[in-house]
Formats: sequence, C-alpha cells, structure tokens
Amino acid sequence: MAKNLRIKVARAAMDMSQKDLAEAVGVARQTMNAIEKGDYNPSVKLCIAICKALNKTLDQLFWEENENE
Amino acid sequence: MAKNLRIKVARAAMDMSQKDLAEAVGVARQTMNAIEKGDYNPSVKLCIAICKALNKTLDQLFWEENENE
DNA sequence: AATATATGTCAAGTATATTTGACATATATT
DNA sequence: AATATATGTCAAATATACTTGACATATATT
Repeated sequence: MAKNLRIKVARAAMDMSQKDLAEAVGVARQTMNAIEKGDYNPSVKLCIAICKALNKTLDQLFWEENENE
Repeated sequence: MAKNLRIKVARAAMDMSQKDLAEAVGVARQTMNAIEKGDYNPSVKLCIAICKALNKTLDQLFWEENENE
C-alpha cells in the first residue's frame, strides 16, 4: 500500500490532527497514523467514515488513478 | 452493512458469476457472496480490485448516499 | 527547564476479514 | 434421472485489521 498523502492534505484543510480525526471516526490514533503511512488496508466502512469526517468521497481519497509504478 | 445490489447489477452487466468475479479479484467465492449479501466489510484494496474488474469506481459501487434509515 | 501537542513506531493482545471444505437448493441441459 | 452451473450458508482455521500501552522526537509555549 502506498502512502496516502491525500488524507493528510484533507486533514490539514480541516485543521485536524491525526488524533482529532481518529476520534471523529472512532479508531485509535495509531490506526490513522498507519493508514496515512500506508502500512495497511482499512475497511471500506472506515474509509467512508474518514471521507465523511473530511468532507470528501471515496474516489477523492482512496481511488488510485496512477499505479504506473 | 447493507446488501450491495450495485455489485450484483454491475456483475450482471459484465456477465460474470460470483465465482468469476471472485477469481478475477483473487478471493474465495464465499467472500464475494458475503460482500454482496452485506455480511461484512471488505478492505479498500479488495473494493478497488472489484471496481476495476467491473469497470466502475469506488463511489459508484461503495459510496452510500442514503443512510436515512 | 518544564509542559503540551503532533507525529512516528514497536510489541502483544483482540476482533474480524478471508479461506477452505462441505452441503443445500434452484434452474437448465442431456 | 443425471449432470452442470449459480447461489446461499455453515463451521473451523488462518491472516490481518485494529487496540492498548508505551516510548521517542520535534516544535511551540510558559
């Protein structure tokens, strides 16, 4: 899994820390950290919660248009 | 989790059985069955694989616009 | 110097997604 | 009647998402 910079950016736009976002979506702070870092694969349910907290959609935060690497 | 009828429809449009789709995305047939049935929560990675196999995006297959229930 | 916030990371435990194998039903085909 | 495909479901095992607690660093504040 690749690093998810889009979450970090969207979070910055909402002025939320990883801890803030984690609490908003109901997971541990380490879980948000690992997701942004790309350590593992969140469930769709969690992705949807993150999207709603950040006012984005799944495609905007989690769709991969470029895996040309 | 609610029943995901959109996957079933998209699958029908591609003329694929649950088994066909499961093989295309690399999971067991029971896993696809459970996802369509809404029994549990797939990982984003799996969702993305399903989307690509069905020529759809995450928003089209997994975004929930209506949870007014 | 001390305190607080934000982030990164590790290790051990728990919850749950996913697998495998099996059995069941319905429909279509031979 | 027999065979094949598509789907639904169950139970036990395995992989991994996620939690909890802890420690570390960097930056800003008092």
